[in-house]
Amino acid sequence: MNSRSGAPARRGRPRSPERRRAILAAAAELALDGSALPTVDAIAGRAGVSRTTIYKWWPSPAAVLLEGLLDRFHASIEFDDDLPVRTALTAQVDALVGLLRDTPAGALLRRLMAASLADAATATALLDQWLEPRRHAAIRHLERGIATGAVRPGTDPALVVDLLFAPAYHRLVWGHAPLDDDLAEQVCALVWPAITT
Amino acid sequence: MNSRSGAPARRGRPRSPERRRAILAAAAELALDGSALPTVDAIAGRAGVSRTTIYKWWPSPAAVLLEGLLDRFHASIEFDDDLPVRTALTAQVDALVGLLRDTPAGALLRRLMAASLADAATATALLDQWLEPRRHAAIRHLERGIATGAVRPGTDPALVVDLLFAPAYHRLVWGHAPLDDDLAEQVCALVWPAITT
Amino acid sequence: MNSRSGAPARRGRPRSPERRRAILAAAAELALDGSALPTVDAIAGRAGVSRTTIYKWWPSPAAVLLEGLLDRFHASIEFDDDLPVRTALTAQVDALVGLLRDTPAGALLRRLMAASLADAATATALLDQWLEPRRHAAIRHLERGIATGAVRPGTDPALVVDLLFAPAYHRLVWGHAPLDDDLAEQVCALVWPAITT
Amino acid sequence: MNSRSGAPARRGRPRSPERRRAILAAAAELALDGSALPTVDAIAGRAGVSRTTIYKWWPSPAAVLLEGLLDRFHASIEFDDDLPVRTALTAQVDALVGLLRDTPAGALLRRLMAASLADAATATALLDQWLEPRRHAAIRHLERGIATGAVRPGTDPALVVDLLFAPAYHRLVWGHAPLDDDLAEQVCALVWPAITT
DNA sequence: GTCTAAACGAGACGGTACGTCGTGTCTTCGG
DNA sequence: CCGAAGACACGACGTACCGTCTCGTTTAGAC
Repeated sequence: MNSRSGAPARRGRPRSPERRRAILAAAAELALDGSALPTVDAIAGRAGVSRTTIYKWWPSPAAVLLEGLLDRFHASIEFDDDLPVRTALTAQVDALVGLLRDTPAGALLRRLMAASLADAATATALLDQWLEPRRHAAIRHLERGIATGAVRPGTDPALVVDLLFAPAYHRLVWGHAPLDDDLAEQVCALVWPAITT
Repeated sequence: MNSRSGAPARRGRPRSPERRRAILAAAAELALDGSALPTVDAIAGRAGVSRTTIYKWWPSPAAVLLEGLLDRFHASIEFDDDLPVRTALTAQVDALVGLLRDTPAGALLRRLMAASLADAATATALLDQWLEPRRHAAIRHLERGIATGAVRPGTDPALVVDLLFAPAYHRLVWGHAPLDDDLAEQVCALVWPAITT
Repeated sequence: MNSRSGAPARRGRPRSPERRRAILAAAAELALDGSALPTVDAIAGRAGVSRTTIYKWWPSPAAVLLEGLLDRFHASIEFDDDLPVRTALTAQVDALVGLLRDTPAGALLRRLMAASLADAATATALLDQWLEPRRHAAIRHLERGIATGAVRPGTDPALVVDLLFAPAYHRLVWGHAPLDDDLAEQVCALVWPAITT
Repeated sequence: MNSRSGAPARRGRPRSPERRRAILAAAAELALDGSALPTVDAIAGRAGVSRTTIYKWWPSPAAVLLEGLLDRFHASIEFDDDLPVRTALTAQVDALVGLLRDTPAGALLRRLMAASLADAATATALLDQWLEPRRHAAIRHLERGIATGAVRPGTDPALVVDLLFAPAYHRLVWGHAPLDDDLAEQVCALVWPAITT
């Protein structure tokens, strides 16, 4: 009656933000000490919340985990358009490598990728909300490079971006080699000769 | 007088090879029309075999799937040492791309990678029996190139190999771009300038 | 305003009494046409209930059966203290014989005794909830008889009660002789001379 | 052609009596430390014999146990016909009480009665080979008593025998009271007045 | 001395039931 | 309307025995 805003006049008890945060935190903690996805039961128990509440707001533990991941690591995408293209791209790859190696994001992504490979909905969400924003930011840098002449015309930006980022994800997934400190720099060095004149 | 061979004088009823094959086939079929790993129950039902028989020989559906994968696609690794290094590597990458795109191996690997990300034993098996043989075959080619002078000294073969193969796996996993026909050729073209003088 | 009773303010969905009854009935029916204890699977199937529901409320099929038995045959214990001791005891034994011969209680008890002989928990439950109440009711009658002089002092009530009831159970278990109509009367007639003056 | 005995000219390897004994012993031992019937697997393992051998000669663990029981306790039935009837019967009941209380026979019988209550074949075997011989020996004593006038005419021997033996089995099965040393004597004392003039 | 049929050992196999865990839904009450 | 508590159906788990089977090996007696 009195809600003057454009919001659709919410009635009844409002959703508790504390519980939301508790659930996201609990899910992340459980995911980190257990190689599989946490169960809804476990998250509810750890967060001190009932199972029903989780089911009401998220379709699966993977969705909870993804929301938590994006909440904590939404940054690490945007970079200054004034930087030289190679510097900007190296910095992006390096930021990713650091994130995967030094923060919980790496482990969380592993769990989420596992869920993605078995569930289409999670796959779509993860692709749209995690990979694509980063891919397109990088592609935009390359297109800028082509426009300014710093990158050779005819270069396929999408392919180059895959070449730059894939090794980091590859090592995260397979674990056959470490995510070295200078991985970003070395990968860029291997690709650059081919895309500059 | 009897069993003269080196075989350790098998006692008891011998294992049925028909059933083994039926199980491998059933697992692969089920994996291909369902995005998640098949259950032991389902495999047993489809293969016309009892659950216990499966548990006796494999620790998990993932292990069944892996054995089936290796059985069917054990080739695709070895290449002629007389070929030029670039030709040989391009052929390897191309064989992988073709395998992932045109055969069930792609879908099977997706399921197995999902299992790997959640289960350490599967991860080890998959790494040791799938990725490492292919990685090392490629690394050997590069080392040959370094030895013959075709590849610049100081090149890190392991890193280069990751650069060559990672894009294919990356696209298989994320599905954000297709496994193009000329992917192998283009990837090699992007890396080659940096490792030749 | 609401729940004024001493009940501890029950929360959550209340237990379904229909299902409880369906389970008890299904277990009894299955026990009666099969010489062994029914399996949890079978009870669940017959009752149209899930296995987990049964496991939640009972530790074993024997416990289900016992609860059903007590539900249906809780009576048959109490008798009028004003009756002469011999009349009262004969009536008790006769009620037992009739129960074992003419109602499902006989068959159910056979199954439960089988379970008792193999499982201590069932044995305790069956002893406490079936035999002991009946034994002590009979013992009380005999003690009354001793007090009033109708039964000879020095008589061991526990032993006499065993003598009175054991033949019925003996024939139920071994099946070597029928539970005759006049078994109770004849047994009492055989014991009475020894405990009266 | 020359086998002169009635035996049907046995050919091939004869059955091993050592193994038979080892199986009987193993079954008895396992039955005594475990409240349920031993499994065929367990017996085979303990006896150092293959499962197949057991299945070849016995239909079930209960049959093994019964054969072992009869082997060890075949005596305890026959008594001197010259003894007074009451003395002879008291001795029989006392022998049973002692057997059930002081030897493994008690525990073995408990297991076998459990099996009997669930399996008709076992029930028949146990009744025919254990209970009936003992019952009839006792009945014969009573009939002798009736013939000689020591027992009152019109007495039902079968019922009296049940009265005498049932309490011992009753206490073995239910465990609600101990198998006292003087149980036999007291039971006979309670029955005797009614069957003598 | 062979020959041979049965006993025996080893182990694969199809079943059935077990008891547990996690899922997702539903029901009831309280804030 | 949010949330807690908990009942419930369902499906898969991995294990334990069951009883049957198919091999190969052993062995006492018949020839």
